[in-house]
Amino acid sequence: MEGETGTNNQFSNYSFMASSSPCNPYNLSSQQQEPGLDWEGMLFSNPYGLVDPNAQQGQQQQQQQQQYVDSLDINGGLRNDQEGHNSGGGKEKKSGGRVKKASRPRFAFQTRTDNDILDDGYRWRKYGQKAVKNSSYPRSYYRCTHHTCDVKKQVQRLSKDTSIVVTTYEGVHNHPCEKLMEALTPILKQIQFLSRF
DNA sequence: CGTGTTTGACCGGCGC
DNA sequence: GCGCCGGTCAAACACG
Repeated sequence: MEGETGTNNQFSNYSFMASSSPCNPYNLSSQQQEPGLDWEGMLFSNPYGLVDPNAQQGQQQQQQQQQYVDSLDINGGLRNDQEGHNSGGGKEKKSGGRVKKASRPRFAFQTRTDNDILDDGYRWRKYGQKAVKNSSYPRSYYRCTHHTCDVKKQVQRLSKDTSIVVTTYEGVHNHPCEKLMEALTPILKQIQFLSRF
């Protein structure tokens, strides 16, 4: 919580980057996002432009976004401990042996939007909501509903600028985007058909 | 009835 | 050791 001014500075930086990134699937500088799919974003193997810290190829903006996630608290909340935070409460799941995960890629971005829920093509199930300190808005916790997928995301509206929603993704989907596949299937079939000649 | 949300309780990490 | 706080669980609930 110390150094709030620093936080503010970086936040404003980030805001600029997020809204100007050409590859950010959520490049939503204005209210209306495409209700349907974001093709440009989803056609990447990494639908969110998640930044692998080890990857060199990432664009500058993405790297900076990742830095932001690593180094900042979002309203005093999001910490990036080196274990990637496996902790978190929850009853006896510890004994069940929830394996410590290596640090997972995290990616946060801001969108200027009225609705908190972004249609990113994946299905999410909300599993928690908490009021966080220094913020008048609660933080919502979502998990990908796909059985084998353990991707999570946090959504929180900024108290300083209520038109901005901060979304933090943790992990990478290990399955194709359902909506994308749904949309692509007829096209792929046609391609297969045509390629026989 | 299946799926997703709400919400209070619980847990672990961290600072003091 | 204690209290605060963020993250998660899971029962109850809502909705199609």
